[in-house]
Amino acid sequence: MGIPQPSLNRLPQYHHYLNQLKAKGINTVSCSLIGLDLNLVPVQIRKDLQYTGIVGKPKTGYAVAELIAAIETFLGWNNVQEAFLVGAGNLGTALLGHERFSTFGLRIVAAFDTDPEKIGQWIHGKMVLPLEKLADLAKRMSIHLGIITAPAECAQWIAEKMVSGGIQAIWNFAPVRLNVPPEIIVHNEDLYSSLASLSWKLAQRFNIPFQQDGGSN
Amino acid sequence: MGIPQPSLNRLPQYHHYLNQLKAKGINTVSCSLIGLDLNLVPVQIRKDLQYTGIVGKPKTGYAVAELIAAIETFLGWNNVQEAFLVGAGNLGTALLGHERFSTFGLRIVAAFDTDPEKIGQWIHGKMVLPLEKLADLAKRMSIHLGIITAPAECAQWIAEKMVSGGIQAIWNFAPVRLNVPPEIIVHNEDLYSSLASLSWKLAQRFNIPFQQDGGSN
DNA sequence: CATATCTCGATATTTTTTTATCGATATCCA
DNA sequence: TGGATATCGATAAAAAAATATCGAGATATG
Ligand SMILES: NC(=O)c1ccc[n+]([C@@H]2O[C@H](COP(=O)([O-])OP(=O)(O)OC[C@H]3O[C@@H](n4cnc5c(N)ncnc54)[C@H](O)[C@@H]3O)[C@@H](O)[C@H]2O)c1
Ligand SMILES: NC(=O)c1ccc[n+]([C@@H]2O[C@H](COP(=O)([O-])OP(=O)(O)OC[C@H]3O[C@@H](n4cnc5c(N)ncnc54)[C@H](O)[C@@H]3O)[C@@H](O)[C@H]2O)c1
Repeated sequence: MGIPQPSLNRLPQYHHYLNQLKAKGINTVSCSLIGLDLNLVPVQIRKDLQYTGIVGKPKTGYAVAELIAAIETFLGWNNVQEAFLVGAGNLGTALLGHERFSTFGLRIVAAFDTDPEKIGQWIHGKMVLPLEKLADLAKRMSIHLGIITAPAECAQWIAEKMVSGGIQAIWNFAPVRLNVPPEIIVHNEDLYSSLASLSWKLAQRFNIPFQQDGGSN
Repeated sequence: MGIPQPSLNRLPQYHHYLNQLKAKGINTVSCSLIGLDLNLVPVQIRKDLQYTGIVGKPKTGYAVAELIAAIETFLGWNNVQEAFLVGAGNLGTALLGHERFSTFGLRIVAAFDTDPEKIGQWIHGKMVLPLEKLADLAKRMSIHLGIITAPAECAQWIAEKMVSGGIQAIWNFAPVRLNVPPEIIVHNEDLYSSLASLSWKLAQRFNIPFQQDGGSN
């Protein structure tokens, strides 16, 4: 990995922030300013941005437009990835309807499900197809990205179908660790993990654990 | 912070895995086994689990049921947190409909929106209320957790309303960093960050970058 | 035109997190 | 019963990430 995972995760934040600046007509920015607004230390931002290959000017900072372009290029958001989504339920529907993904190089082209009631429906302009067709279609359409928003129980099985269809990367919203060949990129989006942090911190606060844990943060 | 953030994030994974074991009738487990299934090294798991205060037995491992209970207690999933959700759109609807959150100590009790068409509707058994009522109701009902699934532009404004209503923790799905008093816990669920990692790795694979930058990994 | 100041980029240090090592102990099996 | 073995818990080492420091170059100001 050429870039630390945390840096990679911060890049979209910068991207969003920079777009706000651009919208305001600001066209040059320094790490100190970003840090002030985003609550990060300037050195960290500088390091993160260096991975994109952009260079700044002392005293001035970076050109906003160039920086945005550099991040987009670095993240591969310029060449759109087409994706299949499996599990046209609550969450799947939300993702299907999210236009803004296209800004980030993602276009969901079709949904798949096993529920006969769902199959054949159109959701947010995308057709729901029977799961059996996935592998074949993925191959024919050269789809490389799969999104899993089906129940945890079926996730492994779906992943295998995806792999057999030549899919290379899986964005998995089901709370299971998928067992796939090592060359397949899997990214688990575990909402329960986030929730866990949150509820722990909140519980911590209300329990008033003997000693207010330094109260540092 | 008494526990590393990454450990905190892994606990729900263990929880989910342990429940699967329990369902299979397995009632004792070792870190080696967990590690095998979850693709983690046993030492790390042992360390993570130690934060929950549970103790295992040499040679045997841990009692599954006890471990599950320990994690739940540690994460505060026993005393249910009631929450308000703001932004009854695509994503908000998905979250409102997700029954399983209750297993993790989260109960969304009401939704709020500014859209007159949404207000008054029932979504997955929860009423959509006008945003103006949020602060007042939060105070009266002692709600401590707020979920933001509204557009990024309004997120800051919504956060302020939440804070004024006495809400202590915010689960923010909008891609902006919220500016709130330091004592407020904010957890940003940035789906674009995840997507960024994924698309970077995928782009990396297809670009076959003319191996500057070491290209080591 | 000189000087003060700001910010970059590189390098060094500190902190955090992951991984390795090792003795102690519970269980299994001969 | 006694030895082999697996696994825990604690401590140590290594790796990764965050933060600090500093010289150099750009810009503004007097
Ligand atoms: N909705 C949320 O807020 C939320 C939050 C966190 C995690 N998740 C996870 O996301 C996943 C989906 O959640 P949801 O709320 O959308 O569930 P859902 O029940 O609304 O949707 C699941 C969909 O998957 C389909 N499905 C079932 N078995 C299938 C199979 N074998 N192959 C293909 N499709 C199949 C169902 O027909 C349904 O359309 C779950 O794993 C859930 O744990 C959801
Ligand atoms: N849907 C997704 O898959 C997805 C993915 C990533 C991020 N997000 C983020 O989640 C948020 C919501 O996404 P969505 O797809 O549900 O959008 P959406 O447009 O479907 O829903 C937004 C909802 O917020 C309401 N709203 C607008 N202004 C409001 C205000 N001032 N106060 C209260 N409510 C207000 C709207 O009436 C609407 O019901 C956005 O910030 C989006 O960037 C969504």
